[in-house]
Amino acid sequence: MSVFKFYIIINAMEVLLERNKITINNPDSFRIKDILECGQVFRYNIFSTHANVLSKNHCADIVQDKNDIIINCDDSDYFHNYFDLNTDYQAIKQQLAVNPLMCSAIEFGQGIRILKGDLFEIIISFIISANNNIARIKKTLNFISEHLGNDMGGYYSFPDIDVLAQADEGFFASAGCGYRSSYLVHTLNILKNDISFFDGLKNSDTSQAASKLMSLKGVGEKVADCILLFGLSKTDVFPVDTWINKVYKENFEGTLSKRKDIRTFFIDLFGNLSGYAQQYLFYYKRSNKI
DNA sequence: AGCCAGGCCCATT
DNA sequence: AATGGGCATGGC
Repeated sequence: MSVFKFYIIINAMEVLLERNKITINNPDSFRIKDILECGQVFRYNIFSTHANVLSKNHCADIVQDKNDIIINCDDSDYFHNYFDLNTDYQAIKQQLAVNPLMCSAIEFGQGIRILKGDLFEIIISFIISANNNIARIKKTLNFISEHLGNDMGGYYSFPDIDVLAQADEGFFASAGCGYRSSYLVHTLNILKNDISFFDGLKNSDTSQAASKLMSLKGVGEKVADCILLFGLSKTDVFPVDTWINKVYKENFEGTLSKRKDIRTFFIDLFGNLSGYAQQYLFYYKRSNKI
């Protein structure tokens, strides 16, 4: 017998913004491990007492102390947005708790937040992610940043588009990009010569933006969905990768075989909250607990 | 050792 | 429009 768990909405989160520090009292859904390890970000480190995460040319150090979160960073406005601190995750989780599996996934990943990553960094990161594993994606992105990013004093920024577009296939190969190296060179050449591409994406609805993204070499439907979710904050998407494929077959006992159809199945189920649902399910499945 | 990983490209049908 | 082979490379 399964017991449904429902979440009571308690919106007592207090956020204090200072120039280089964010203090959150009674955080609504914020757990460092869940946020950083759910597969949406690759440049981070988790230590025993704290963690840090890099985005674009920014760096944040995060400490969790019981009911308080303290974020020391170079730009608190950037990270207030980055950590999506205006969104009520309790309400989202309550709406997504439609069956026992979702309840379990939400409980397991209760501290997840969907980060608002830098669009350019997200595009490059998820082209590299295709048919790859997270440990290697992390190494590759760190290599690229440490070789072509700016030394920010203690960490390296993600390279600017002009710098990265100068790199050749050999560089990306040496970074471990494999056969994706040629995709990157091709896509970077497009992006560097069309800076309006980014504004075009930001001013498009989900399906229009998806079409623009899939015109880039190395971006198919799944990678596009990840860029839409993590780089453009579109939550009416559902990236179907090999893990979600397993969730569908093993835990939803579905009979569809094409990823596009599985995507539609989940979007019909979760609507505008599909992106959040996907993260809870992905993180739960990868934990090997189901 | 051998399968797998946040799939995509491209030729063929 | 749909299908399927090929693909760099390291993690586990």
